[in-house]
Amino acid sequence: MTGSEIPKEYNAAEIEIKWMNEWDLSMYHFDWADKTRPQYIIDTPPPYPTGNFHIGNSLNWCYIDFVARYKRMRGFNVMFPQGWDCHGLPTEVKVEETHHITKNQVPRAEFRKMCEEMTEGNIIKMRNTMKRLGFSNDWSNEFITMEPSYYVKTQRSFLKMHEKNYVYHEEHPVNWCPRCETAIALAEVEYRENVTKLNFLYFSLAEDENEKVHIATSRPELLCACAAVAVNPDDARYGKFVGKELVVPIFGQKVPVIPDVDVDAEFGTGAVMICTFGDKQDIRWTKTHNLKITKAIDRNGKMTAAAGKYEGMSIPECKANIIEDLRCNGFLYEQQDLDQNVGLCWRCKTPIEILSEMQWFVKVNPEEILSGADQIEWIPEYMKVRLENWTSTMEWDWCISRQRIFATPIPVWYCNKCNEVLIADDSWLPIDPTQEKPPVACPKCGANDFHGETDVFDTWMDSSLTALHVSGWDSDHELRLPTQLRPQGHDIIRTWAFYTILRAKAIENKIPWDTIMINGMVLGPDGHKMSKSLGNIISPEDVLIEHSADAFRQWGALGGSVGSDVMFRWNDVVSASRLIQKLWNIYRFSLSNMDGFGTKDAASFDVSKLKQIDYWLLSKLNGLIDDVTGAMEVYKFDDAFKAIRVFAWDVLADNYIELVKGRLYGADADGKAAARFTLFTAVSTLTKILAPFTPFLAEEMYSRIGEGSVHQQGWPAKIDGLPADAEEKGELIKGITSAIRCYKSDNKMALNAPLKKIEIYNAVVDAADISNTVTSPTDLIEGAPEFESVPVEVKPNMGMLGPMFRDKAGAVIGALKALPPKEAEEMKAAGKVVVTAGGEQIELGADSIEIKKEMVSAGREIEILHVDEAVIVIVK
RNA sequence: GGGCUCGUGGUCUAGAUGGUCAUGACACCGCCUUUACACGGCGGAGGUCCUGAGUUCGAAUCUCAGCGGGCCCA
Repeated sequence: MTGSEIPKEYNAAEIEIKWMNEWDLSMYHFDWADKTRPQYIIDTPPPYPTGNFHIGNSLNWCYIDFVARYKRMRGFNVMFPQGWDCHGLPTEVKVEETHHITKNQVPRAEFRKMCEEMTEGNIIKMRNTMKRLGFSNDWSNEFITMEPSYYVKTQRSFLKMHEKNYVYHEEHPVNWCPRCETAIALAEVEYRENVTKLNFLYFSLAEDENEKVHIATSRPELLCACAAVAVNPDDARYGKFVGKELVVPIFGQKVPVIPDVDVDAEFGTGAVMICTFGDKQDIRWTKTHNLKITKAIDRNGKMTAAAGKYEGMSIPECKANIIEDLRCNGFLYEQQDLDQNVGLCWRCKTPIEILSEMQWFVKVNPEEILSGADQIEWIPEYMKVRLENWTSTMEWDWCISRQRIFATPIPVWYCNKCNEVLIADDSWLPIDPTQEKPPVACPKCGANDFHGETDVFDTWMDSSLTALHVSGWDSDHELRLPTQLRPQGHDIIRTWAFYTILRAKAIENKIPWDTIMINGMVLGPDGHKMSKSLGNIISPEDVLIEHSADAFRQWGALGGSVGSDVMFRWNDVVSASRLIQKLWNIYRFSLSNMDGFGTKDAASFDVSKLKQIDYWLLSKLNGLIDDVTGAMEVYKFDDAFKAIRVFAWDVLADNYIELVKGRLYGADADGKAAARFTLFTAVSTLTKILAPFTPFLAEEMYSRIGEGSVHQQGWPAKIDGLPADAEEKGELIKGITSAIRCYKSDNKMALNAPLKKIEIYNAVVDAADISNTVTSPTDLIEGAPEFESVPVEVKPNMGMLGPMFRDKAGAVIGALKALPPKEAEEMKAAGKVVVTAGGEQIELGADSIEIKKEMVSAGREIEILHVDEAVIVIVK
């Protein structure tokens, strides 16, 4: 191979697209039949198919890909599956926008179809980005949660959990948008500052209507749903009322006065009416005090029959009427302005209500989840605390029903005759109860008249099943749980990680993964979270257009340690691109000097024929293999890649190649062969060790030096038979060369300007490589030079003196530093250092100090440099 | 308000188990076009290690408090 065949410029765009099209991706497939290699299954978290594989996903996928490629090279049977978590509100909203409809205007099945079509298009776009970024996904194990083949498992898992008594059906408060007629998640509630009226009312005591309690409320329209009045137990004003009953104005129901420490005695009158449900605090009180639930508002935001004569009114209408009636009847005695934070639907800005609805729940067993979390390795470790805190403060069980359409149907029917709940039989799955009737009669009353459950599963029910799915649960394959790795962001520990552990424990009583690797968030170049409003969003495509996938991936590796938030910096990508070009130049130089030397020649090469600096380079290379391997084992991709960068640029390019050029260009056949072997070994090792990080560059490099794909090669092995002093000698050669270069720079000389002569004393090293590199005749002279050596500084040994003298150490160190250097040297030579500190004479051993010495040139036209024990004389 | 996390030259960052001159990258300045590379090489300048107190002979490193940023959750 000659240099002329290798282009000077590394054309990343061209080369990356070439390999993307040429690669046979089946080389990344997991082999279910293989019993020899250990399995390494990754529970890839399926992204939501927005159509846009964003930079946060990309960082996460970089981490996964580094691990997947590394593990393959280490001989594991790796599965890096790709899934798509399709169901959810954002797609429903997008479909409504695109088709200018609301979901209730079209049949459910039709709306679902629209959502599916949009999702399919989005998945195609995202797949393309992923392939372009060089991720080594196993596409034979792709899963799409909206497909019956996947959601049948969600439904089956529901049946399994029901059998095991994890599932129940109960009335429960939900955030409800009366306009959209759906429950919405807490995350979908937006808050706005608002001013409302705080109304001061009289409630009279049931046993004595002349005795009044003053109540302040902002929600008088909920009077009909008032279930109790709460006061602070320490509030002296109300102590006498506790345990007695009050009569609610207008509606006349009797409600108890109850004590509760959560009541703020300072707010309003200090007496609070608890209703179904004015706010979240009402939910807590209703639950803790087991209060009666009265539904005053229906799903359309209208007052129910419970509101008596106000039935059918909208909430604001009812509020105005009730206030008027309270005033007329003398119940209202004052109104004040009140600042409040009102919860709005994020889509239509309608104030949300808290309604009580029948919902399906999954029991949360904190002990089970915590013990599961303990058996999992957390990377980084401190992330486990987040799960523990969340788990131990869970107030409620997991509500798995949602009032949506594009989601996995809950396979349940209700008998119209007797209200019996009929849960689907396993053999009927997959099934949509809104589209199909059950094939049996009601087991309780024998009727054949059902209505299907219109609520659907929370999307987490699909996505918390991935660990089971990818490890072969409910398939023809044997179950391979636990999987080895779950990579995911720290923002979803409380949801995704939590639910997945819960499900694996509930269904198979196993942990889902051996290890969970948590990635941080990607911040914009300004250090803030990327957002449309800040305008700091950068997409992977932006980076691909200007640079390359390999450069982007380096940013992923170097941006920060796993778990920490990573800023996107163009700088990192620019410097990554430069490294790629630098690596290419190293590669180009090396191959152009090989003259046919290749893998076979390297295999039969006699290592004992190498020169000192060759040994040094190979020893450094061994160190690199150790460092990168060690870092990869603990998911420190930044450390791993930094080590590669330092080796390639600093060690190999700036030092070894410069030192070895003389031999490569020279006539000495042995020296040349040694250099070729060393260079070839370094380049081929670099190619393999780069493969997990920069798969395109590595493949391009490997294509000229090896057979097949670099991504099917084994991880590089260390070179045996290096002398023990390899690094020491090499460092000295490097140090001497560097000192001479530094001398030239200080004296404003060109780097290649020849010096008359260089003499190296007191260093047994190869002078030939040095001589070539500094372009000057160089003599190696045994022993010390005949110049006067002058001690110039005393350096006390802190590590030894500190513990020895403790509080007196400061004085001793000071006294040692103050010694005349010449005197100190004599004492050290005699093996005994005596010093006076704090009026006391102290005797120390020779190792208590180091003496720094310099040579003086004694009038000759020379310059003297010091590198460790070696002395370099430059003759001008 | 709670939990977790971070705070090191202009910017970003390394710095387990406390020890002599605090790492590197980018930017900056000077010199150098030497047959891999000027997207390069060599050299240089630049730091109250957030603040305060404490532990210690000695703290960027350990403890406490405060200030400030980030994420998640109320």
